[in-house]
Amino acid sequence: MSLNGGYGCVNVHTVGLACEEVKSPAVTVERMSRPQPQKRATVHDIAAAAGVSRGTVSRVLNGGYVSAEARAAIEAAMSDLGYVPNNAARALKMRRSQAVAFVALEPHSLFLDDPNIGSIMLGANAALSLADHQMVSLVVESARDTERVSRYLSGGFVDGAIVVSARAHDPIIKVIRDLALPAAFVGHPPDLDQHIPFVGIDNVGSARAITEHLVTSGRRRIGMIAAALDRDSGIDRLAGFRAALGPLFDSDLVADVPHYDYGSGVKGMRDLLERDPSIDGVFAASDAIAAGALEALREAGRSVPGNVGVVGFDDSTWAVRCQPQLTTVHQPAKEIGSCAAQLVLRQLRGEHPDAGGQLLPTPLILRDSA
Amino acid sequence: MSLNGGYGCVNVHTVGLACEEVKSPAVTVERMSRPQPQKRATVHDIAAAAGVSRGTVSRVLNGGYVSAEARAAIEAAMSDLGYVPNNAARALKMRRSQAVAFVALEPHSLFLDDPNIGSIMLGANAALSLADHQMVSLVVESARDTERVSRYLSGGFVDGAIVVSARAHDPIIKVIRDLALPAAFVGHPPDLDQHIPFVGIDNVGSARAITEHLVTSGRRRIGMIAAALDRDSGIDRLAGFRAALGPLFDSDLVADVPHYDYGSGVKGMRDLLERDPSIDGVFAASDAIAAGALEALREAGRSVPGNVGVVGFDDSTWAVRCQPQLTTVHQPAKEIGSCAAQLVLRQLRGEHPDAGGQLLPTPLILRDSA
DNA sequence: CGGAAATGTGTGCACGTGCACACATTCCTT
DNA sequence: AAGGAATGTGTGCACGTGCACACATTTCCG
Repeated sequence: MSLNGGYGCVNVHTVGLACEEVKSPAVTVERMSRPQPQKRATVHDIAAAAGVSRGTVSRVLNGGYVSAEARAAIEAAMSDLGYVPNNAARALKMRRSQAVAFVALEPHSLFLDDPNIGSIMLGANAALSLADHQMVSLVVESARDTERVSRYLSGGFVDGAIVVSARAHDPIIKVIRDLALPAAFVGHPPDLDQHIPFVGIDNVGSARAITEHLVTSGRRRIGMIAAALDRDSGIDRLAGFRAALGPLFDSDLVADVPHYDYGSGVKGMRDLLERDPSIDGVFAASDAIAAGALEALREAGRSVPGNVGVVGFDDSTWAVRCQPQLTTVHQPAKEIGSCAAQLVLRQLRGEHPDAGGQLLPTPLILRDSA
Repeated sequence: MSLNGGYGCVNVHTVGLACEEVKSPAVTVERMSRPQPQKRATVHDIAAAAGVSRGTVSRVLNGGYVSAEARAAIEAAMSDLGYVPNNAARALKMRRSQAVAFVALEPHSLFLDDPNIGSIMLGANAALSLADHQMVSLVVESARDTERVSRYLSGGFVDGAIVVSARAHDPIIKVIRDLALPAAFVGHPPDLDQHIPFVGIDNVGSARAITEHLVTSGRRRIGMIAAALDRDSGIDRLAGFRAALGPLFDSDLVADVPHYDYGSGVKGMRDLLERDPSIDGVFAASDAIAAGALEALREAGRSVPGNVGVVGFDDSTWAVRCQPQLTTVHQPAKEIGSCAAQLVLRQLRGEHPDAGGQLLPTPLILRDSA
């Protein structure tokens, strides 16, 4: 959890007041006393001020026959009183909130090490925005969050949900199934229902293609730093790697690390170098891992790409920060987000989503590391 | 916008179907046809199934006298019918949604280059979660977003808001003032109202402290790569730099770049080297900028810290990825988020927020780059 | 033993909105 | 000229909930 565990650190400068401690759960769950939130103007107030009835006000808001003078009076009253329609009432009546949830599961490491989730979010937001829907993103880190978010999803505040980075047997899947909430997944946990659409990339094919690039450029002892083998993306990338190598595949040359992050890359590469110093090619399961691998290779005095070829996955900002810059698989994160949003919007329109998933193209990006 | 502009890129592998194009605004804003969303159980249904009245059901949910047998029957009915309370109705009646918005303004570059926003979000979520409130984060990138988010904030879906990275004269400030929405800002745009609380760090003091570190370690020609001079953070860091140098300050040695990102760091450092090759110390306004500066120094054949000392700001993941690792100012992002959440929760409890802002401590982190 | 307190339950209303319906006025068409 | 369309407006109801209130039954205590 600590941003700064273990580094030599000297506090020579401390400013201001520490913030009050977070209260204990027992206290904070109690109902808060309710100071009357300031009274806001309603359609009734507008109608009274403009000398018309509620219905007419409703018609200027939602369309219908309204005379020019009535419209003018109502618009004046609205701007005078600072009227804003009440979404909660509208959602209750219409059974529509015009909002879609973006649920990020266990985002801790994602936010810190994977720039993809930000791009996916922005892509989804842009698509929803065009359809005049509000994206609201919800973060799930604890069991407590799971329960609260489930309530939120089922409570009429959102019309649908985009779910990112679900693991197998994630409780949120059951919640969405039980509620029959229009949804789309980014990636697909293995136990996902057939009728829930998902969007993703062909991890197997892409991993295979980039591994083949290592083979055709003459590498012979090729290893992989595999990560997140409890997720479909991790499993599939390993499968593609294996398929590409065929008889050359050697399970001794696969290092298994938990996360897609830089630190894991350093450890994984050190591990591989120890197992077989003659290694001359590495497929890292993410760009962050590849960056870590470069660091470990530098430590070991190996040159890249001269001595060892390294390829990554994601085409994230890591790829161009490294020295040398990474050859990698481009992951169209923004498009993935936008596509997931489309899948949800289509269901909200009443259309049946295509069974199964949408796979987006993943061009290879050739740079300097292999 | 493009993740991959300008690199040599070969598409050797294309899988699946491209996702349908985003529809044009004119079409998508129209009301969607409304397929009846599946009917969900209400308190009425539960009451009927359990053979009691709505009031009794309400009492098992919200507390009150209920006999053991009635309670049992109702709980059985609730789990049979899969009852979930309707938040929209509850929010309408109670004028409380138990949700707080986390508004990220212009997050494009933040998500891609600044790991802080993720940590701030997670800190806020943790604090709100303990108080049984749902954090919903909203992204504002376009004028269209501004308008929609304003409606959302005022529509009764949230009880308060945390606002991150507002610029001066940001329209969202006016919206919050007009609505009198309980709010807290992270950082403070110069035109923020006195009575709206904010949380942040002492940018002036921290910048001054880290610049003094350069001075005391013997650097004499010290420059700065200043960024985001339209935000308080950018202005204040420059002010602290200036104050620390006193008579040594030379405005020729300040490069001005728009964003806190890596690319800006590369450009800024090249610029400084050109202006004065004898430069021997650099304060970069962020770690990402410092990382870019290291790259530019490497290009120019300068050694760090031998030839030039470099210090950053943020203590983000950038700091430990660089070679050498960065000496920098630790920004307590998680605590900032949690503190902002507390400020909002306190207002929801009816307490008056302390006037002005909370400043959190920012220890100096000494590593290898200076 | 009679009234007050404690325990348990049902009913009506309000939250703010959108829409169906009823009604009023003007205009066009056969 | 008469009847139907087009235009404009007001009223009642429902969405699902929480709470105030009225009412019923039991228990307690002077």
